[in-house]
Amino acid sequence: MNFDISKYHFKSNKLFNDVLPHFMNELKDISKIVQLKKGGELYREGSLPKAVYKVKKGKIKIEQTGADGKSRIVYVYTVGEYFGFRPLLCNEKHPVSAISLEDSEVEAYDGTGFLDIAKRSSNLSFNLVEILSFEFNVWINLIGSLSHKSAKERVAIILLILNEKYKSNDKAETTITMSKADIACYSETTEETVVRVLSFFKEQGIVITAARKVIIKNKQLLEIIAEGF
Amino acid sequence: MNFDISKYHFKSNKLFNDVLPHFMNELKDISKIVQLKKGGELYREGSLPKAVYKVKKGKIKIEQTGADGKSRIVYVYTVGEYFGFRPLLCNEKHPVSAISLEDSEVEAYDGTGFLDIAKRSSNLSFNLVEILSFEFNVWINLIGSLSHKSAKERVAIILLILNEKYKSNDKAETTITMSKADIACYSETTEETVVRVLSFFKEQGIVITAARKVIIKNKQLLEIIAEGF
DNA sequence: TTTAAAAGTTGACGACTGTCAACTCTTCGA
DNA sequence: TCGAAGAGTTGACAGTCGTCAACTTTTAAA
Repeated sequence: MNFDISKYHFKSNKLFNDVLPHFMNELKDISKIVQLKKGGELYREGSLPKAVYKVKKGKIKIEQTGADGKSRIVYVYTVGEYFGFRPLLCNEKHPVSAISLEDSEVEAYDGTGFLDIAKRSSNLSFNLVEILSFEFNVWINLIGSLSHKSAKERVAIILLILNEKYKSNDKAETTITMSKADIACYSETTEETVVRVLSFFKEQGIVITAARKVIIKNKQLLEIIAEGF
Repeated sequence: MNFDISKYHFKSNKLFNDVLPHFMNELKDISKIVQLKKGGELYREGSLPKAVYKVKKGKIKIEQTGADGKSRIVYVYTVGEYFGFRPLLCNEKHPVSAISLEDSEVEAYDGTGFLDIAKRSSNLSFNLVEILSFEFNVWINLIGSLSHKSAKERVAIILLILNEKYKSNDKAETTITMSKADIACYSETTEETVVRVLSFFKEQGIVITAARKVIIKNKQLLEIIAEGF
C-alpha cells in the first residue's frame, strides 16, 4: 500500500457544485470579503459561529488548545477551500480557532443566511452531507497515521501534507513556509524535536532548510519514512 | 472547566427524528435484523458500505487497523445508536471495521434504499447534516483529550467514556465488561500498561477489577485524573 | 541602523511507556 | 473433568522524546 495523499485532504471545494444560479446569487448577496494579516484571528475556540468561509488568498490554520494549554494544528486551509460550517450546522460553539498563517483574504458568507439557503437548496444540502462524511474519513486516516508513530514519521507525514498545500504549479520544488513551532503543533511533537528531525532529514538530503522555509528535495524518501520503514 | 462527558458521545439516535410517516414506512420495508455473536464482524475495513445500521441489542466496536498492524478502537456503539452511514454517503470504502463486543442484534437498512429516501426526505437530510457535523466535534474533542496525555490519563478518559456506554439505570455502579486488550486499543496504549494503570487505580480505590470486568467506584477521582491533575 | 523580541538551535538528562519474556489464571470445548 | 488456548499479570530493560537551560540567529519595529 503506497502513501496516498488524497486520503489526507478535504474536498470542501465542491461545496457549491451544481447549486442553482438563483441560490448562488443569494449566496453572493450575503458574502463579504475579510482581510487578515499574518497571525490574524478569524474566529476563536469557544465562540459562536457566525459565518461560512472560503479562502481567496493565503492560508488559514485551524488550531485547538488543549486543557494543558498546548495547542495542536488540526488542519490548514488553502485557496479554494470552504470551512467553518460544521459548528454552524449543528449549532455548537467553535471547537477550534482559525488563524491566518500569512496575509490572507477570506470570503465570509453570513451564517444565518447560509443555513436558510442550505435548507432550501437540496443540492447544497447534499453537498454538505457528502463533504462532511468525507471529512470524517480524512480524520480517521490522519489519526490512524499519526498515532503509534515516532516523531520522525509524524513529521514526515505532516511535511507531505504541507507539500500539497504549498506546492505551486510553476515550480518543481515546494517551499513550505511555516514556523518550527507550527510544524511541531501539527505533527504533535515539540519544537526541539522538529529541529532535530529536520536536521536529520537535511543530512539525508531529503530537505533543505533555510530561515523559516523547508524545501522538500526527496519526496519519495519522505513517503517511505512516513510509512515507517 | 469540568469534565463534560457529553462532548464525547455522538447524537446519532436522532437520525430519524421528525421524518415523515410514509418515509418511516419505506425505511421499515428496506430493513432487516442481523444477529451477531460476540466477536462477529458486521463489516470489514476496506469493504464497500452496504447498509446503515442501528444497534438493537449489545455493543459494536469500531476498529481501525494501522499500517503497522496495530488496531485502535475508534468508537463503541450501544443500543439506539445508528452508524455506518458516513462512507455510504460519500461513496467511499469503510475506513474501519465493525465488530460485536458481545452477542448483539443490529437492524440493517439497505444502503441504496436509504440514500434514495435521504435524498427525498429533507428532514432526514438535515438530520444527517446535523449528526455528521456534531460527530466531527466529538472527534476533535476526543483527539484533543487523548493527545499529549499520559497513559494513565488516557485510560481514565476511556473508562469514563465506557462508563456511559455500560451504565444501567437500575444500578448505581457501572460494570464495564471489556478485555484489557480492547481497553488498550481504545486508550492508545498496550495491554501491559492498561494492567499497570488499572492496578494503580485499584490501589487508590478508584476501581475494582475482577475477571474481565471493571467496576468504577470513584468516578469523580477518575475525572480529576482524566483532566491531568 | 540599532536593538529588543521572537524564533531557532543544541546539549544534557530522565521519565514514561513499549517490548520481551516468563509466568499464572480463566475459559471453554472435547 | 481435563487440557489447551487465550487472557491477564509481573518484572526487567532500553529507546524515544519531552523538558529545561543556555545560546545563536532572525525579524521587525523604533
